[in-house]
Amino acid sequence: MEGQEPLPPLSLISSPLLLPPQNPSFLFAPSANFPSSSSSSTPNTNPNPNPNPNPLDYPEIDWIGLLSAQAGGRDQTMDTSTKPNTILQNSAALSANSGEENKGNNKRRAVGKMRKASRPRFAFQTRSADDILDDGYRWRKYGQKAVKNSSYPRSYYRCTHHTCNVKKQVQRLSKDTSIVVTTYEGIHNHPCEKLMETLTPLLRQMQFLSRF
DNA sequence: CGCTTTTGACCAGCGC
DNA sequence: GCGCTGGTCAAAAGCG
Repeated sequence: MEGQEPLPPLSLISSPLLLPPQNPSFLFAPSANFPSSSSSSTPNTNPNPNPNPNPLDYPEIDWIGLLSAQAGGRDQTMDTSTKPNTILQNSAALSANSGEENKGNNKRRAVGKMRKASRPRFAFQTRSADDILDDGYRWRKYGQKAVKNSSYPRSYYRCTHHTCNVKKQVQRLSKDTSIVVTTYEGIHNHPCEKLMETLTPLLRQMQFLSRF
């Protein structure tokens, strides 16, 4: 049936709320390019041919799922490559504007099993030559799938922390291969190792100085 | 040797 | 019920 329920529109949320809680490394995100694991050796010199990409141009991405405003619109999409802290489009608008190409694709997924997960999801568009973005956490790849309407596969990762069940999906857009969409699902229940490594000596120093 | 990646198989949800 | 699709599993291979 075509009757995809229009989801309540996302309200504009101030940028701090867009940052996943307990994920301080995301503080790095709203700049030109997300720090990449190997970007130091391969600097990203990509121009910006499409400064404001339209999600409708990328039917292979599960925008509906990402943007579903279930439980007060906790799922957000952020374009870290161009307009940090900017919500690209809400799902209601997507369902109204869906073209022939992605109609059949999204309608199934809109009510599919992916929706049953009520965990918060955050999607980031990143203009990067590298698929894997160094967000400070350790991830183990557990799957890769070819995605319809996309010439690039989607990779599935899980946080390696034994008590943490956070997942992320990484996919490169077929229409703009310089853009990588990273979708985080869930919230880390442990501190970011890399961040703690960086902050611990700093905190010690601050504690020491605060005694005077 | 332990951890990660790869990749085919399997499963569940959906439309027809 | 069947086929399509996305998500996950798990064995094997790869790597440091």
